[in-house]
Amino acid sequence: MSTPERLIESTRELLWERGYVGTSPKAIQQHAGAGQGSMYHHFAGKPDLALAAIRRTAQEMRATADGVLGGTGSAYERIEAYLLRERDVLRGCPVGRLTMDPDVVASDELRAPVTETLDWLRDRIAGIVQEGQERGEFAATLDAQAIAATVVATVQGGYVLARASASPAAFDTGVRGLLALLFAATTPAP
Amino acid sequence: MSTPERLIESTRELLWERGYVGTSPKAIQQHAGAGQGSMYHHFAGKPDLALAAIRRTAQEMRATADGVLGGTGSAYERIEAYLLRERDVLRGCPVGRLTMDPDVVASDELRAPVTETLDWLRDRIAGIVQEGQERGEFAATLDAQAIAATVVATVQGGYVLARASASPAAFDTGVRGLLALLFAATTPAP
DNA sequence: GTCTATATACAGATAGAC
DNA sequence: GTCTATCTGTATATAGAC
Repeated sequence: MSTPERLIESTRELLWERGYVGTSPKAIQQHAGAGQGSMYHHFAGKPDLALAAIRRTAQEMRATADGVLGGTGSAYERIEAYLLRERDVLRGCPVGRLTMDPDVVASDELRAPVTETLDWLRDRIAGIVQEGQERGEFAATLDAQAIAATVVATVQGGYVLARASASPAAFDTGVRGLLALLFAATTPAP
Repeated sequence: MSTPERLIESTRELLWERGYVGTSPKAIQQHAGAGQGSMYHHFAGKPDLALAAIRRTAQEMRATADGVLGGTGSAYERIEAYLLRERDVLRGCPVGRLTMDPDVVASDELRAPVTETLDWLRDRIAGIVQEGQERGEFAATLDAQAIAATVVATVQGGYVLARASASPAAFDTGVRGLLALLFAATTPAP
């Protein structure tokens, strides 16, 4: 891997683990096996490098989610597949965790990929819920956008619960509760 | 307010806003209007002060939640009251945000109040769901612990969505979706 | 209890040699 | 492109005077 590549990948790792505020240029250089001068040759500074890392992480999360949500099956099944997909639960969401980073939230540029990704995810899920409603699978009275927001929030909050208890179980339990509620909102096939 | 009090309160504010990693002793001193020597006279250092602050914040959150959850009304209504209670949504949860702080999670002492508070909250809500089931208000097939985890996760994740979009609307939308699903899981009064 | 002085290390770069 | 030197400021304290 080229040096800029290693720097971006290292930054992604460290941002995920320690956040923007907790990640120093020095730590990035050491993780990437690159020198000081090398890093500043390829990137203008910490914010520039972080932007590249955040954009890539956001892009990757989007692709992963799209892959699962675009699968086959009923609306319920596709949302279920998304909720049950394999996750590194205790590491948290590499995109969502950035919303708790004051310096990321304070910067329009750094926050933009986070905003866009979570907005996209919500809309993507809302589309599936709506599809399910058109097919008579979900009750037509539901607000697709609201259900989608609940789904995304449960995932993001599930990470919080899991990290608080230092165990992935809490994430799974929250997801199980949501799936039970969602299933109860499906209408039996005619 | 006494100097130790001002130091604790300042630390609470800064932990809420910038997290543990992003909060320096110097910033605390300035916010509290206390000198360097003064702070180190009353507290052993940053972790000691943070522990006092986190404990108090956790205690306060518990008291607030208990006040709302212990109100009158049906199980659904009490959970609804908790979900709709006034919140400083864009600031996030002062307890939950600590789970994204690497230094807090790495310390058993600092993490303990976070773990305990979220565990307590989950159990408290599970008790209410179960009560609702015993009264025939909620379907008996639901897993009370799972529903409680979903409720807490939706709130914690709602903060993430709100901060990502820099607007409290996403929090409200997620809560609305959850309430719709919960309501659909109630059985009509006989 | 509070203040000032001092100390070591790290944060986040810039400059210029190679 | 990469390296080393250098720089200013901050992080997180400790020591001792008042």
